[in-house]
Amino acid sequence: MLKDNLKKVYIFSGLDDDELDTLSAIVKQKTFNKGDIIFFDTEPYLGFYITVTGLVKIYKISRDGKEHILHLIPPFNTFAEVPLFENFNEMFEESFRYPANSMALEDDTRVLLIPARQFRELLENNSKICIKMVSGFAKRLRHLNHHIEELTLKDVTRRVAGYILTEQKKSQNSETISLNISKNDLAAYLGTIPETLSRTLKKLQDEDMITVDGKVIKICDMDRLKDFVV
Amino acid sequence: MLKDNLKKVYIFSGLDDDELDTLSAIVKQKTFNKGDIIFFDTEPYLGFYITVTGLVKIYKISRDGKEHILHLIPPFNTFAEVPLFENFNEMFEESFRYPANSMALEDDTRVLLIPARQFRELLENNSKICIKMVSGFAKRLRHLNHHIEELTLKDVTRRVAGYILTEQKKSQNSETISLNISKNDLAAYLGTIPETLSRTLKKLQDEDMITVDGKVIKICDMDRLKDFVV
DNA sequence: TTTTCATATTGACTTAAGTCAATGGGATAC
DNA sequence: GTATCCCATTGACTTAAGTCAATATGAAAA
Repeated sequence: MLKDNLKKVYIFSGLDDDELDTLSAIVKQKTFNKGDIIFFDTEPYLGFYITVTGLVKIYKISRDGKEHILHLIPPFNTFAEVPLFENFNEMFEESFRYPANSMALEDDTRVLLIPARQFRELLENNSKICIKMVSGFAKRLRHLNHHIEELTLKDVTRRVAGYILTEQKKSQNSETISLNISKNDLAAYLGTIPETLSRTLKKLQDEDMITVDGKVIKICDMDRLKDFVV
Repeated sequence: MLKDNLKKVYIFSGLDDDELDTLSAIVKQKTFNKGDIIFFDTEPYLGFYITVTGLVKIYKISRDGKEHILHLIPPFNTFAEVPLFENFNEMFEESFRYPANSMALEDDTRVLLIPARQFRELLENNSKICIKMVSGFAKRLRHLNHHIEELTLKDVTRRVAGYILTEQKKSQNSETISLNISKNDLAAYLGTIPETLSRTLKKLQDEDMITVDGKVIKICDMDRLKDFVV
C-alpha cells in the first residue's frame, strides 16, 4: 500500500496519518524496466522521486559519451530532490532542468514521483520534513565528499578494494559479497572503464586477497585487503 | 560589528534582532594567518565556522601526502556545518571528528566559530534557519556534483579552461582574471599537480586562447575557449 | 645589497590507466 | 538446437598525466 511505502522513507518518517494522506494524494506511481530512462538532464524538472523496488542510477555523460555514476539509489530513498531548494523562482520555469540523468538498473523498478509544486506547498506548513531534509542532505554531502576523496586521492586498485570492503560491511559482515550492478556500471561508478576493472579484480585475485566468480566476490585475506586500501 | 557580519551570512538572513543577539552571545571570533590550520580532520568536532575576511580551503590529504581541495570558502560563507545534522547522538562524543582539514590561505583571515551544542538549541526553536540550511546544502551539493563531473569526465586542460571561465563570470565579465590562490592550491583544487598545471596554462597560451602573467590571466579568444571546454 | 625561502617553471623520463580490437561466455529469443 | 545479444575478459598498444630533478623567479628577511 502506498502509505506504507511512504512511511519507510526517512524524510517522511515523522509525518502523522493525515499528512501521509495529503502526500499520498499527490504522488504518481511509475514502473520501469532495466535500462529505462527515468529522466534526462535535458528534461524540465517535474519533481523528485522515491524508489520503492529495484535500483536506480544517477549519472552524467560527457560530450564524447563517457559516463560517470554519481549515486546508486536503493529502495526507499529519494533522488532529484536537491533542485527543490534552489532557484526557487526559476523552479517552475520551463528552462529548469534535472541536474543529471537517471536510469532503472533492474526490471520492475517502481518509483514514486512527488510533483514539485504541490510538495512545496506541503513543505510550507511542515518544518518536520524540512529538518529531515537537512539531515538527508548532510548524509548525501558526506557521500559525495567521500566519493571525491576516493576519485582524487586513490588509484583504481584501491578504489576497487575500498568498494569491496564497503559492500562487505553492508552485507552483515558475510565474507562473500554479491554485486548488485553490472561490472560496466561498477566501472562507471568507480571512475574507470570495464577493461581496467576486469584487470584490477584479476590483480587482487592474483594477490590472493579475493576470489571472483562472476558477480560473487569472496574476501580471502581481510586484513591484507584493509591494510592495502587505507 | 559582530551582528552586522552575521546578517551578511545567508543562513542567518531571516533572523530578527533578538535572534541575532542570542547568536552573537555564543560565537567565538578567531583570526588566522596564511598557512594556519583552522582544524584537522583528526580533531573533535566543536562546531561550524563562518568566514568574515580572507580565504579558507577545505581539503583532504591521502596517506602518501597528496592533497585535494574540496572547497574554497570566501567571506560570509559557512563551513563544517554538515556534521551538525548527522549522527545527532554521536555529535557530542569525543570521537566525533571534523570531516576534512581546513587552512587559512590569506593573512588576517577572520572567522567565527559557532559552537555545536548551543547552536543546536537555537535551531530547535527556529525553523527559519533550518529552511536556509536546506538551500545552503542544496547549493553545496550542486557544487560537489559539478566538481565530480569535472574531475571524472574532463581532462586537465578542459578543467583548467573551465576554471578560468567560471572565474571570469564571477568577475563582472572582465576579460582578465586574477587568481586569488597560489598555483599549487589551484592544482590541488583541479585534481592535478603544479607541474601539469603550469604546462597546461602554457599550452592554452600557445594556442592563443589566453595569456598568463603571474597570477593574471587574460582571455584572448573567449569563443574558442568556451567552445573548447564544452 | 645579498641571502633565503616559497613558488613556479622546464626537461627528461615513467607509469597507470585508457583505447582499440578480438574473443569468450551466458542468457534469452527464435 | 543455434542465433543473437550483451556483458566480460584478454592482449597489444597509446597516451595523458605523474615523478624526479634541475633551475628560475620573486618576495621578504638579514
